[in-house]
Amino acid sequence: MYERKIKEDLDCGITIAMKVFGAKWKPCIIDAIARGIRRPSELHREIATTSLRVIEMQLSELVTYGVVTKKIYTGFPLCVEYFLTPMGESILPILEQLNAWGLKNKDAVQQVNNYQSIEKDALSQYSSICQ
Amino acid sequence: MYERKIKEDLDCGITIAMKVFGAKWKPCIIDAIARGIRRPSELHREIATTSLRVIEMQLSELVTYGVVTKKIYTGFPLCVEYFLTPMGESILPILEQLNAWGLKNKDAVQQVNNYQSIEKDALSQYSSICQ
DNA sequence: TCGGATACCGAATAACTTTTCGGTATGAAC
DNA sequence: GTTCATACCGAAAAGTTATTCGGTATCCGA
Repeated sequence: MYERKIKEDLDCGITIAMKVFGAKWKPCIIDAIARGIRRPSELHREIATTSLRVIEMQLSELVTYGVVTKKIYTGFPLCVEYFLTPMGESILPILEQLNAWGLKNKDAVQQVNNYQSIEKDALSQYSSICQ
Repeated sequence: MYERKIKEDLDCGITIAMKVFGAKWKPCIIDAIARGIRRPSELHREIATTSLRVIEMQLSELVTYGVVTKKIYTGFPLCVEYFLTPMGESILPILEQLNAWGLKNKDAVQQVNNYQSIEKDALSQYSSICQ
């Protein structure tokens, strides 16, 4: 297993939250499971922009943190389902709030991204000089 | 300037939010500014676990996104102050919610971290097998 | 027996972020 | 003129995370 070189501050709530659901695809996966998409292959079809491997890795991390539970059906077809735990459910309103904030500020952020590729000095408007 | 190889989905609110304030020290910095700590050197004293360079870089990013404004005093001593914009203020309740979630689930997460360094199979309790 | 759908995993690589290091500049005070 | 505290920046190194690649295994049905 990979061993961190830089210590994390696991007393800071934000650090803990980011560790549990702050990775690139975890919010998508949590949201999809909440919408009833439960199997890895289904999740992969839903989130086609990343690989199945990535989804599986994130799922297994979410399981270890207790955000989702895994249900294995031994019959045919080979089938596994993931469900949100209460802890997982409690993340949903936070994701919704993050999403709402992002959409509200979407224009400003996209504009900055454009400025950056055109001319950096256009940003100087953001600072003021006082005597 | 660094140019991304992997495209970002700037239509997803969560991605946007994470881009703006999802970096390692940005929540600390935003929170500190909200508490009235405004100058880079003060912020560095407050957040002593990282370097001044890091704080300056994050601050300049926050300025470009419009989260904080920069006020330059040309007199002596050389002095600069950062303030939250309304957009910056609107991040505070989200940070508070993230922090609260993390603290509420702190024990569970810390326990997982301990399990991981002792025995990985202790985690198998999280999945169930069904017929 | 082989192919197809499912699920999973190790390891290497690529991409990205954070940190460190060494430098510039200002104005006051000694 | 040297030193000090402030603020800032470029570039390399170190660290972390995401992605790709190639493999295993199961069970069914053709």
